[in-house]
Amino acid sequence: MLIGELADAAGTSSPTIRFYERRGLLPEPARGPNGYRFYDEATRNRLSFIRAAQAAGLTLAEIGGILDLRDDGNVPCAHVTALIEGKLADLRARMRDLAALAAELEQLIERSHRLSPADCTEADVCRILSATE
Amino acid sequence: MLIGELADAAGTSSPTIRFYERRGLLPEPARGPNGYRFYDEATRNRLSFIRAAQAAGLTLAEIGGILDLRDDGNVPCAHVTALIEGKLADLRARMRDLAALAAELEQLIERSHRLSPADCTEADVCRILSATE
DNA sequence: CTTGACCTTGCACCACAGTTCAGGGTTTAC
DNA sequence: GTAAACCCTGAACTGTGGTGCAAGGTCAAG
Repeated sequence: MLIGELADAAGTSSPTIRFYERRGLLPEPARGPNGYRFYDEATRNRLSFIRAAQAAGLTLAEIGGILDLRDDGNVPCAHVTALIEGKLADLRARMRDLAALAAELEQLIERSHRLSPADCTEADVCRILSATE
Repeated sequence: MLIGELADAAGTSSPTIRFYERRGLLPEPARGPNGYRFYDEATRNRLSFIRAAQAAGLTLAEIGGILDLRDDGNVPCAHVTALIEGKLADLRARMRDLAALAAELEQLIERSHRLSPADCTEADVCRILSATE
């Protein structure tokens, strides 16, 4: 199929497919006599793998690593599992950070109710944010 | 004080201060006869406000909005409170998204324990990520 | 024969918050 | 007098995942 058909089939766009090709995520496809790229089903599978992996939070670089393993004839299961476990750890850390920030923001909102605009002095930009309690 | 001294005092760097100036977050400072920037305490306060606001998750554009209000002689309290409330809502939404993704990743990890590498077929890149259950 | 829809290439651009570099001038200490 | 440490400007680069544009080639329908 042509690049546009592949894009429609995979729910992406032609420029994105060319971008993946430049990135090394997709192999150089066969070409017709007019220079048009021509794809088979294997590439469609590869594309849907990429989308699934992105949905799991993997970066294109990490996805490329998995694909390279696969292309070298290895079974990437262990690598994939390790990556996902790493992502999960990152995620939990980020959730902790966000929770801490949310708690801070709640404090700031609470403070904003206690402070009256009259407390704003010339010296400060905004007491809500910069007051040292 | 000179830009490097201000940077040290505020816990940032000289290029960052110049960058803020170009961005309009800091006013153009006085200059010595050699062209060196010269700062007073007010700029130090402004810088520490910027850092506090960044710690609250505000972008430089939002911080610039607050500073502009202040520079026009307004009291930005209400604006700041609205901004913070918006950030808190964003934060909660992001935390929900992350929690959903974490749940998905846990499922993937669980699946990776059920799947054996032998299940990897040629057709797929990796059954852990792309299996349609 | 022309119009429209597709394809090709390469390059520039988006947000975000800076950092780094190149190519100079100045000031301070020894 | 010279070396280190500071300052100046403007421009390019960082990472992430693409998107958009210009300028052209190709193919099918009417």
